[in-house]
Amino acid sequence: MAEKRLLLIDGNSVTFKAFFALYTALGKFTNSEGLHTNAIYGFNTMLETMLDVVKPTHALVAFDAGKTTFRTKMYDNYKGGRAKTAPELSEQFPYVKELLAARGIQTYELPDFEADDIIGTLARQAEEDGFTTTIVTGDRDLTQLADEHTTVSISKKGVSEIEHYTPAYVKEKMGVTPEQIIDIKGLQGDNSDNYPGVAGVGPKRAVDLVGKYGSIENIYDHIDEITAKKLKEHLLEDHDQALLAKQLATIKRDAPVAKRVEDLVYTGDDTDSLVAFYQRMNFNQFLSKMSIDGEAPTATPGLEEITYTVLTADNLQKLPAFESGCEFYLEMLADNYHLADLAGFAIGNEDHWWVSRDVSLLQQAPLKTLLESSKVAKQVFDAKRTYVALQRLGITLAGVDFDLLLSSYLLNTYDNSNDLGRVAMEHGYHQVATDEDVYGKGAKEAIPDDDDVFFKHLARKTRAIEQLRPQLFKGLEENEQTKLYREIELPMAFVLARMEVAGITVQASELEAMGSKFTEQLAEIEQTIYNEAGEEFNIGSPKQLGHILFEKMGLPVIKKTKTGYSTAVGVLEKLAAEAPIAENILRYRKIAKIQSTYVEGLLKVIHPDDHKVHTRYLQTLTQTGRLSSVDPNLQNIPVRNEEGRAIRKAFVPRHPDWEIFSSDYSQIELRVLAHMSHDANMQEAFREGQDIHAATARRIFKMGPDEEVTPNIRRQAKAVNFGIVYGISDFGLSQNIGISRKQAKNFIDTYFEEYPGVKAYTERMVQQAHELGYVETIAHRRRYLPDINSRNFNQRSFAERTAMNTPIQGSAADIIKIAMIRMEAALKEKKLQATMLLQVHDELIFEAPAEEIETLAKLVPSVMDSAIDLEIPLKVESHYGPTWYDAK
DNA sequence: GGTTTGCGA
DNA sequence: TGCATTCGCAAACCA
Repeated sequence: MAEKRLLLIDGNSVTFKAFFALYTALGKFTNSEGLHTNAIYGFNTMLETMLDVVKPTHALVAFDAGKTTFRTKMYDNYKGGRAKTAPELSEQFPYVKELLAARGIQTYELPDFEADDIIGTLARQAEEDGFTTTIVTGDRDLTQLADEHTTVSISKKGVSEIEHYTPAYVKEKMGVTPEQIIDIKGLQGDNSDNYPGVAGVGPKRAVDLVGKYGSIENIYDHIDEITAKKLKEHLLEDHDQALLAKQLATIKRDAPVAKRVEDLVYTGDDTDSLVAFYQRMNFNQFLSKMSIDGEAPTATPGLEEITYTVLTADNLQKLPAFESGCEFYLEMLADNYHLADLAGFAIGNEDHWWVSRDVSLLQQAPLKTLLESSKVAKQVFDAKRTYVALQRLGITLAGVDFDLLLSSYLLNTYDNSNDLGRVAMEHGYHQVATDEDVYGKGAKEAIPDDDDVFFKHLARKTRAIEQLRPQLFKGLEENEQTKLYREIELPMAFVLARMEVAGITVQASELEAMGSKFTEQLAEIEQTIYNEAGEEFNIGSPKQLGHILFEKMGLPVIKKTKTGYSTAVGVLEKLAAEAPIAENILRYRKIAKIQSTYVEGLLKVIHPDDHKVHTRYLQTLTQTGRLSSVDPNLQNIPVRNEEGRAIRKAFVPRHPDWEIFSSDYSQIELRVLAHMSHDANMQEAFREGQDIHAATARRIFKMGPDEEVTPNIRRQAKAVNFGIVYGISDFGLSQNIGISRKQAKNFIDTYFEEYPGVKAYTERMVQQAHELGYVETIAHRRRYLPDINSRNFNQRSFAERTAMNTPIQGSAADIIKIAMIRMEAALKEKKLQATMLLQVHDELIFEAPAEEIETLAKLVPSVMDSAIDLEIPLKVESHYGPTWYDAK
């Protein structure tokens, strides 16, 4: 007869463990319905492992039936004083049971008994019936059930780590046999189940006593042999308690369980239900695992069929006119759409899809006409990416109405994956695979050679765009974000696209000259450092540097990192006073940074044909609504120190006699704060055109009208202003400006007294985040803050700071976006040659013929400061010169 | 791939 | 008690 293997799982205990093991990731584990899924996910991870290891023929998951059991009848306070189960956890239990049903595993609960007792009873039956049994739980107490044919597997801190208790292992680990565990608990009691044992007996003494006498009963039979006076007293005193505790700890082996082991046959996964369940939970990992394990013909299981027509030069003319609009998707593997190979495309609507690998078809009628027509509404995924890529084919995309990526991001900034399949899933749509599933990842990533696989994927993507459009538009409407989408973000995509395509000219020769100078300097400093250290080492390695400074040279350790000594700027500056090597390392670092990141980094990305760099602005990435810039990042070109700033000399206009023109908002975030908070005092300072940091200094330092605001005082006030915007703590502020924590607290308190509207604003935002779960900018950009109710202090505090900061930073982002859209229109309307090239958060950079500078100097600030009507004026400053360096 | 460092608003 | 100012990108090192 084949071996019979039984898997018994303590459902409550394992779900609990899984929940807390993945607690820090709670925010990441929510499905599109808002359900938390971390415990379900963790449970399934454990289950996969156990199914793999045990290969059960029979299985059951036992749950607790309710709070009251025969144990609470024996002892009122059993499991008393436990904190209420978090709602994020309780909501998951029904789904764990649903999961188990789909996996072909029975569940069972029994009124008045705990899951333990069900397991104990069935394990005994199984023993009699000749099963090999594996029990899975997070609770060590169950190790009392370990015997020759029964192993107890305890999931440790994570759910993936599992410890297997055989009787021998119990003995080794706990010092007693499995049967004696109840005696240990009788003596020791159980804090978490809230019952006492014998006073003064902890784990060590309990093991000693049980080891010597075998059981509680035998201890009392030989009580006179116990010489330790106090111990004997306690034992006698708590005799009843010890017996009760032992009883409580004893798992029932004869509970009235209505199941027979033979009936617990493990039937295996019900593929359809399991696929549907995984889809609903957004468990993509498990889904793709199924497709590998199973024999499903498509890459992802559960996909509906789709048909398509391959477009060729011959049937091109038969394409419909798509008067009511169409979906369009252009495929590229690489991120960088300025350079990526165009792999193919799909177009169509209403379940008629045309596909091809040959993108040159797009350059012919009727496709080109269609794409360029503003009359034909196009629905896409990532309008900017599509626009730039088409531009490379000489096609200027127009008429985009729906952008799945962009609208998804506006609805929830977390739903911003560049993978269409992933985004679709976030919205509960599962009829399209992810790119990773179809194209693979890492070195194996490739467009499939198999036409059918590739074309079906393209068609499904295009269909997903069509299917999701009504739902996302409805969402935008409900969130009052239609205007944000139509008037800001969608037009912004095309403005950015044109800026990216325009690019900015960078003079390689200038960078190369700087580079050779830096190389020389670095070699020189390097030698000095080696001399000071007495040996050669890698200065760029924090590990080696730490060894030299703090071990070899014995300098004082100021700060530590997770992995060793910190050698950050602040630390080295403190060391500089006593060790000249620190000064040299600082200088080395500064130059090495400029050299590697900016000189060499920029040289790598200058386009050989047009001598320009073409960044990509990520429009759907940040949580606040700001843009970010990559490949290269043009939003962090040095400016604060002179050596770094020199990099900007390489950024020049595309024609020799043109200029670089730049305008930036002055104090935009504080102005937004003054507006949103309606704070009278802060508004007054801005209306009167005061220096806001000086004005703040006067207030928080209670200075008289004639007292002079020194640079140092102003610097401190400036730090407080920034701190307020970022939601600072007294500790943070004290660190930042080198004052005591008490002083810092004083500053903040005074600040809030002087600007009471600001105080009320911060409280209002935190309050709103608690009530609604999100905060908003002026243009209704929304950021959800799931951690705002976290019991974890850090997470909650972070969410609270974010609640204050996001509306400010995000509204500033709204404003400059509006300005950019109007700016492009104004340049066109005035028929200027000037071109908008860059955005650096509060600054716009243009190139223009010298003769247009005068016009720009009026036009740009006027467009920027009128972008929005605030309770206080916006202020814009402009500069220009032959290079970006000179536009200051 | 994670950590440390440093550049910007 | 803890922890300790927001949003980003890129390079080098190291496992």
